[in-house]
Amino acid sequence: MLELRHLRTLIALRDAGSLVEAAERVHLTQSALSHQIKDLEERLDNSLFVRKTRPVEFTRAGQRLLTLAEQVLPLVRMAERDLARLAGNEQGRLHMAIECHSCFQWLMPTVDHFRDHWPEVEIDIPGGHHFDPLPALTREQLDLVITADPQPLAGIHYEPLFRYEGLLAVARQHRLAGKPFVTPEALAEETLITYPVEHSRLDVFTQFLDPAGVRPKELRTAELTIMMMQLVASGRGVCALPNWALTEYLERDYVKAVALGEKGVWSTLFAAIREETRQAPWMEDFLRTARETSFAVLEGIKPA
Amino acid sequence: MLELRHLRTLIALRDAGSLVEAAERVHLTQSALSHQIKDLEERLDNSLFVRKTRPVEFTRAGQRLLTLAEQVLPLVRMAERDLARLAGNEQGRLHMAIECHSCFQWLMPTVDHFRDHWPEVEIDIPGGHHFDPLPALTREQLDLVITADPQPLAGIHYEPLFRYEGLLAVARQHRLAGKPFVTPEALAEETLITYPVEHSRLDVFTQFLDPAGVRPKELRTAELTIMMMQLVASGRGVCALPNWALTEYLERDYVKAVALGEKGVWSTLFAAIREETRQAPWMEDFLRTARETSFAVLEGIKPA
DNA sequence: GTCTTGCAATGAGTATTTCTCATGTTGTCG
DNA sequence: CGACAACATGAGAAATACTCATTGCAAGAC
Repeated sequence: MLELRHLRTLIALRDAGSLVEAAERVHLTQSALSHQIKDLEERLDNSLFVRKTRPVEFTRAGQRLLTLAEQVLPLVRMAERDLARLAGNEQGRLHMAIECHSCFQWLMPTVDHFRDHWPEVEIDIPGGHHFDPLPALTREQLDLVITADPQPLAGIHYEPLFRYEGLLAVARQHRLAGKPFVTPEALAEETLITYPVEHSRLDVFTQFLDPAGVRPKELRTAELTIMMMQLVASGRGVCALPNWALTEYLERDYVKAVALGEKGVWSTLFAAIREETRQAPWMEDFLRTARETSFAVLEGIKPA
Repeated sequence: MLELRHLRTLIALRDAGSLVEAAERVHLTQSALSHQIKDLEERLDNSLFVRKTRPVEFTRAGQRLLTLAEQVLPLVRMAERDLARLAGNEQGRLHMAIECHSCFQWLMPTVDHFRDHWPEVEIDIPGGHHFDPLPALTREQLDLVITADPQPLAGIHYEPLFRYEGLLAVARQHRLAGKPFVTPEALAEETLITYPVEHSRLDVFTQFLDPAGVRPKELRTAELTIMMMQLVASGRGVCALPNWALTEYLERDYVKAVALGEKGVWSTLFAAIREETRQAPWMEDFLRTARETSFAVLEGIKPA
């Protein structure tokens, strides 16, 4: 018998494009999904998708179920929210810290959406932490931390949000523009523009320059992405940013982007939360919304 | 996590009015439903219905879930039909026989509804069987038999449809009209009108007169309910019919109805089908539709 | 070609869930 | 008060859903 579980799986599969990643999203193994879908296919006497393609391609039957899922799951979520409200479970706090500076871009729509649905949950993004946010999570001073650097901590769960690539933004006429990638050494000749935060929190140092023992010729900081872009475009330096933070500037041909190293510098962004808050309906909702809006932002960019 | 199973249970519970009967409808035990709902209530931190009332009364949370179920389940059923069609599973045959003569009244709307949704299934109600229909079911000459008298037969499944009461219809000015019930002996003075079928297929004989060793003064037959009603109304005799076959005449005050004996004569109507056809999507759909339309016909009558 | 890599399938075993059975409790009606 | 009907509950059985470990398979690299 068809169950909501199956619909959730199919949606995850469509969004993810592969069983492996879909499994991650629904917190199961690839094997579990393989079995689950196989069972379903046998019961329905219909294959649901073609596995050989990337991303997977759905058959007519698969598409029909996806349509159903799109109709049904939002209704179910609405009902669950209403029930949580009825149960008086809506009180909650959501104080968050963001290690990745440019995350505000997709975080804001998420927070807006969230505020509409969970008016009773108190949302706060306290500015300018100078302390390490992860311990503050354990101490219950914070409830959610967006980080690319998960450290194993008792009682803390890291929920992967999405993968992204760090890119080097350079002026259009820059000598590196058009190259397939840059070497760390090439950056020794450049002025590097960063957010005004510790270097240990910047991938370009931890994953790219430091391992090669290279320092840029010069360093300067800027508070906002748009300011960085102006400096870069006018040839006053280069800067490393996540791919999704750059798209709008690349589309307008304002700057050019080059990969960092042959394989690129990839990171996964995580939401760190306390185990206890993981089950809370509003937290689940927040994480799902975060993932969804981040995909919307990433649209057109190969996510991983 | 909420699943369709829960929604199906709640709908069954609302339609049935009690856990015991709801359990029957979803083919589970009362215990299973009790556990299932209890788990759900705990997870949602909400009670869903008040058990002490008859029929059960739903709380706000329960009502919210019922609303969800009403939105979602029809969509799911439509999708399942589409999938069955895609799988090419739609071929099927549905030849039926009806032991209970007056069942045509609710069977016809069911068949109409069904024909719309399963155009590929061949429906037939062959007339005038003189043979015993249940063996014909085993022999695959028939696919469904409506009967009030289930006999244990290998490979045959009896699906309960609903309970009904056999009533005695008498003229308005008849000496028995207005009595709370009649005794078998009282019928010894009457002309009894029946359908022209064997007495062994008439509840009024098998359950009422035969056990008391009583025979009516006179017997006559009529093919159609409306003809019986005319004879009864003009005082030419009395006749025993299911409560739901009488309602329209009772409402128009055409005849009066009296219970047969102190406790009344109650029967359950079953759909007899072969085990193998039980899982077929069109069969499941047919049975559900049959139950639903029979409830519509019974509306306003206490079903059991 | 073959090596490597990444995804999916499979089989066996385990864990969890979801039932049933047997029994206890509660409320209702005569 | 006793009988009955409906629901609850605990324990164990059955079904199911999952994980782990491994294999198969295809595409790209060398």
